[in-house]
Amino acid sequence: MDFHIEKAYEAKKFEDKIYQKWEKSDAFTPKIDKKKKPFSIAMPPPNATGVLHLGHAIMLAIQDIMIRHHRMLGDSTLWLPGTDHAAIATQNKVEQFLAKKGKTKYDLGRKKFLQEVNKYVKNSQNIIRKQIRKMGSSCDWTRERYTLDKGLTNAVQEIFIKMYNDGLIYRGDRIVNWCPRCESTLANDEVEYKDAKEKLYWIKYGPFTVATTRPETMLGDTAVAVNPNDKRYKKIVGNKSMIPGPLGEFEIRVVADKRVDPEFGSGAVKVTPAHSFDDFEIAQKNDLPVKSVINEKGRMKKNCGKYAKITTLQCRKAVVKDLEKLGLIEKIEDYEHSLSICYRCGTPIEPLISKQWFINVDRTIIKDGKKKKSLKEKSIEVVKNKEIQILPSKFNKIYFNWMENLHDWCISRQIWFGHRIPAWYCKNCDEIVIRKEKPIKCQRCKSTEFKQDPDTLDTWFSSGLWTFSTLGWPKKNKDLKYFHPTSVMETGYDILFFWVARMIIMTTYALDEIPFRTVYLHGLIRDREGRKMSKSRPETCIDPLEMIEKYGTDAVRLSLVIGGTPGNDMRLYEEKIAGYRNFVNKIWNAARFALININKEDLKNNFEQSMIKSFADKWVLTELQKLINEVDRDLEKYRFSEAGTKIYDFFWSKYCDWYLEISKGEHKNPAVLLFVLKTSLKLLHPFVPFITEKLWEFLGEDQLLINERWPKSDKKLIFTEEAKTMDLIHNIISKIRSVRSELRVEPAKKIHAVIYAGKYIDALEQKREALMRLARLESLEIKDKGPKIKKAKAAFVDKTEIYLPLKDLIDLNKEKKRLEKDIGSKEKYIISLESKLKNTGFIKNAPKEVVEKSKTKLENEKENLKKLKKQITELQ
RNA sequence: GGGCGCUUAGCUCAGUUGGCUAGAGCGUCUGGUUUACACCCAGAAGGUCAUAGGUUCGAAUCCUAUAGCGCCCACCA
Repeated sequence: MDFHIEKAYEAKKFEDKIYQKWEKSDAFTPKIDKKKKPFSIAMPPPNATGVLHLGHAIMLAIQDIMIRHHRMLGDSTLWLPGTDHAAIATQNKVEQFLAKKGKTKYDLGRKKFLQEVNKYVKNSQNIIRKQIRKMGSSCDWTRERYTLDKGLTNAVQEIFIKMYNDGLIYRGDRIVNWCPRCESTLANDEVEYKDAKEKLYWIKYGPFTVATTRPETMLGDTAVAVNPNDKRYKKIVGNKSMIPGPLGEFEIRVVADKRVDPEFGSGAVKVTPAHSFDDFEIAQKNDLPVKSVINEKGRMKKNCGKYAKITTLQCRKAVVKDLEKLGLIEKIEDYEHSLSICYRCGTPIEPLISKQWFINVDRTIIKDGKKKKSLKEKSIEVVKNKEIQILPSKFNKIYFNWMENLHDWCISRQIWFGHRIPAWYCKNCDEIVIRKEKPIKCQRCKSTEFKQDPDTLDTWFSSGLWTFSTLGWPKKNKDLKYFHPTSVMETGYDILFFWVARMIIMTTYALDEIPFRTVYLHGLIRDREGRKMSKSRPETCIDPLEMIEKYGTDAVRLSLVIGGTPGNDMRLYEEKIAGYRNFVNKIWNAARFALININKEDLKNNFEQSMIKSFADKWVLTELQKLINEVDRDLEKYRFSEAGTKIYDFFWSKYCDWYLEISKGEHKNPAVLLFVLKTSLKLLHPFVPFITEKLWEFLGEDQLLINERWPKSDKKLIFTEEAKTMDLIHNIISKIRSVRSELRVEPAKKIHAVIYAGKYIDALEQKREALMRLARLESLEIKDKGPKIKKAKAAFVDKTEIYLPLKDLIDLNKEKKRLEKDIGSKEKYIISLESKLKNTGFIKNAPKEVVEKSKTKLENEKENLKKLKKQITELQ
């Protein structure tokens, strides 16, 4: 055909234009159609900060594969995109910007500060939208949502009120993880740990010696705890005792708690209820007074006398100094332990008592049949009874373990950016009113003055509603009814608890429905050495956008999908991406070849059974049907890497290396060439959407590939016998090539060959041209059988014998060694096969096909061994 | 401390229900201007499937133990 396409595929030239075409065509926007099956994914919303990284790239690649596949299957397919306001992360970013200008959020005030944040968010949302498009993501932009938009905010308030009314949300004084830098609470799982070298101070503590890493908390001590079985202290448990301290004597009580290890130090622990989780629990159990000495900024409170207002660290030094003066320090040791830090800013956590909002996960309230269940129980149940399937399944246990140990969830955050808590306090009588808008009149005191709770909600509270709030809830609209529960939740295993678990909790409660049927967890992308990519080592970081620029999106997508298995981390490096760029280029060139070899009429013709001609045609069609079957199975079971590898292998090693090569000779068949190419493009499309769409256009199609139907494996296109014959021909060609190479025959030199083909004589005759061309033969004799040919190199493929009269070229010694090696390994193999077949257990228990296969294999090998042995005698 | 996982070619990794002489890509080596593609083609070398036992007719695959590596959770005052 007459046309011009560049030799090398240049992704950059086409990708953006192709994406625009898709978007304009409405291909991304599904129609609600009751005759169709719905398939939906709620895209994990990227934070409204920063830029696209590899974590986003892998999730977009995997999800887009599922989405495109299902769209092509004819399902009504929705992929709903959006962004997350990511409260603390975003607020921190903006605070950093302000800090550069020497300002703090307090300089601006709440209202202005939030305006700044929103400006920043708008900007980065635009960047993210562009980048999601860059990845080729076929998501429905008409349904895009934002966790802080009107509808979602309404959903958040609605749920809060419902939970409050059900007694699942309460407000109380609890010990919380407090970040003094963010000046906010953190949920338990927002706390990270790092190893730190600190000091352990041994303090003379009245009748005890106690060890602590935090002497400054001594100012808030109200008890000493000992192990209940510790004989030394049994008598004094319950007593009060006066302890000398830097601010004079103070009173403590002696309590017993089994958590205390009698072996450690003197077996006594000082108890600071207001600033330690364990101590708080001990205090609650024993009804101890709680003395708070550290404030929200990480500084000592007024009640600390001369230490007031200084930071905890300053206070630690001062207290130690004073204790030393008093002779109360017994010793100071180096001590390594894990320090809890804020997951956002790395500041050490300060546990303290604070009035916060909590979700009660243990209260049994959800009616499930006759029984009442807690949020926790319900969330465990839906996974236990397989309503929700988690992949890979090893995460089931991890999920259960986490859920079972879940404590009440602190949902209030003392930051400005986020959903305001819909709680109002009467300025006059402190009455609490829970409602969306400001109340008009206090029911109790008739006051009209209210102030709203200043706090905002944990960002995961709103993302926990993501699958249904984005579909319009609390309105019961068509989208929600049709697309919920969503089909798959695909995300990284690192946010299984943060997010996935919370969606299960919130959705089963709000809708009495699961949020998704399958959870697919991908691994993290690591650098070449298997380390986490981190900004502190920029040389190991791969920027997906830079890679897209260099190698194209299709290559980047393949490199993220192939070679990875669910739940396992994957290493990524540039050469890998370059390798897949090569494959993308191969697709391009295969299409070029096809286009050169077919004419316009061929393009118009539909493929029909009558167009199938040669063995090669039947072989490639058979292989294609096998491929479709396997890919279907793999995709159904979420084995994306396997599916991708198989298509890659078919296309390169079978279609290009064999079928295209054969097509260069007299067996050219444009109909099959084109049909297989088109079907391959369809199979490839979910993986490499851009190049396949572009080539689809070149092939004269006026409809977009994205909307084509997924290929179905067709029994009429499977020719088992002919395919086997073709495999034999391939093997013969490979054998001759291999012999040539071993014997150092120059590639350009054409040689003679004789083949005794037995029953395959006709088949080989039909493929004579291909055989001669691909094996580079000058002449070829094909007979059913004949005498051994002397002075020739012999080779055997199945039951055919190949003779290459090359006597002059053969180095007799080398050839002898080769033959001996060959004979050796054959003999070993034959022995292993024989002993297997003599084994009655094997004959009895193994499936018939396995036994049969072994038998024929043995027969063939025995025969070939005989031939090899003859060869070696003839050499001498 | 509790839980989970990994160990397969020089490197990165597949290996589905236990069943062909364990595969791929990269790298290495030997050659190559063939009707698309050097981002290519042909060929080759390279493995004690971490180790030791066990179950089985048969184990990379299942079980037990050991070693090394990694992750998660809880937390030690």
